[in-house]
Amino acid sequence: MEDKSLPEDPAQALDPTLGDRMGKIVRLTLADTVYRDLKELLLAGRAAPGERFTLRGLAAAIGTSAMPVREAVSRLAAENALEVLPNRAVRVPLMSRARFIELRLIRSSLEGLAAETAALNADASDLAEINRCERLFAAEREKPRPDGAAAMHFNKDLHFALYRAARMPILFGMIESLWLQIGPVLNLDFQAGPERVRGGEAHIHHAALVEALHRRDGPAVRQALLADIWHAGDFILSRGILPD
Amino acid sequence: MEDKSLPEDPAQALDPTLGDRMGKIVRLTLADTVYRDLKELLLAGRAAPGERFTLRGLAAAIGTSAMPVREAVSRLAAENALEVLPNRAVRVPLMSRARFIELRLIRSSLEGLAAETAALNADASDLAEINRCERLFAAEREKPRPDGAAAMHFNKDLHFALYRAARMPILFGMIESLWLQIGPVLNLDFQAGPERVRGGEAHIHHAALVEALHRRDGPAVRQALLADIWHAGDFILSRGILPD
DNA sequence: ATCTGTTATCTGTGATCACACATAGCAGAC
DNA sequence: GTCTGCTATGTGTGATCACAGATAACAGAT
Repeated sequence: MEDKSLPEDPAQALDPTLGDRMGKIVRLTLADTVYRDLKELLLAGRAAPGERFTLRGLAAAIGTSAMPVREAVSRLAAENALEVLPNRAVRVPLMSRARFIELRLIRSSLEGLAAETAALNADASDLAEINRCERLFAAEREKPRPDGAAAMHFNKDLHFALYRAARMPILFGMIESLWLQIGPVLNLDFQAGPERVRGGEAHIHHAALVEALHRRDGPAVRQALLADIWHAGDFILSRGILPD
Repeated sequence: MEDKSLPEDPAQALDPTLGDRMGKIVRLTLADTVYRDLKELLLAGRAAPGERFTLRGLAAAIGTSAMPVREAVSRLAAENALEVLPNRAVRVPLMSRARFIELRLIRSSLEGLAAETAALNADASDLAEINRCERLFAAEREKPRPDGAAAMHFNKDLHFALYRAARMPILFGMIESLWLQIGPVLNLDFQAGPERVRGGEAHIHHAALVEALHRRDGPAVRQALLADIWHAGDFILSRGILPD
């Protein structure tokens, strides 16, 4: 029987220090750029659910041909971040109550796992970054006129710093994909105005999370995160703006 | 303030029964076909980790131009089912031990959720289908010369019938994406020969799972599934064929 | 014989074009 | 005024081409 071992990565350079000494050239394609831009658009909640896109329109907006846009859009569609209708039209997916509730359940499972793992694997710099985001969010809330968009941004940074600390790259990508899907409705959330930030209890869960993280108490970190996810979801559901 | 409600789906046909009486025309593009074919290739484990593909090669094999292949490949790359190297070459991702272990953790979380939910939502036809798959797998194992590939197929059908019963479409898609990633190594698993099917304890976990499912005992279903996933993972890890 | 620099071929990327389908706008009939 | 059918425009899909970078084969030097 022939060798069953899996193929190895290609051989490295002769001088191993050489690669470290000069920054690698990252050639990124136009499709990558468009992909990243659209991703940012969705994550920041600057695209409303149901909004339609045309390939030529996007291409013109970015200043390229339709080709890179096609590739970027099909990638996003594969992640459920965009939707291609049977008519072949492409739009930001609608968010029904059922879909939102399912996403919240999946997020609890995956982000809970990431949070608990982060409690084990976070190093000093991870903790510092998480602390920084937590303080920024809390500070924004304390302001006389809190900026909803800014708070939402700090909230996202806090969550992703936590998930990054778990050092599970595949899991991180999957969570990012989930946030891509809820991005368009988070938009509606902070449009609710400053009282959302002021009145919410997110800062309480954040504080509990950070505290448990420093104690390296995985289950407690997970618990605090789940409370955060669940409460934010309840707020959106209670607003009654999701169809179905 | 303007209307905050989300856009609705387009209006339906005037005669609501008409749509039901004539099977809808599904126009599927070449890109969809290529996507489905490549997916099947990976899921069935007929592609080895590290194997390289060229767009033109795939296009010639299927009898189309490179264009639909490009779209299919970029979709699969977005799901981590394929990998584009910095050289822009596309290959089946390598499976390191770390990656395998991370995937097993994520699978436990997601498939555990699906299993527990299925216990609540499964209807009679779901149960029947799951029973059928379980019997087929057990029967294959009892044979004097069990067919590893066939057993693996029944195993997959059993798992997916269970996950489908949870009625969580997004979760189902994510699990499918995970299986797409482990498909290439499952191949190596059943290549281990009939003793893998015979000696394994998969049938025990399957039986426990089905039994718990009929009792609608969600936690028990999850527990049986986790045992199945964990044990199969241990077997592959113990073979020592995964690099890193 | 081994290594290095060159050249030829191949591969992915992106632009452009042709085609089929979908949609919207408009005119005519009732 | 409302409905039906046609027409014009727009859109996604897929093929083809040009180009830059990568890979591999090869020749010359040491």
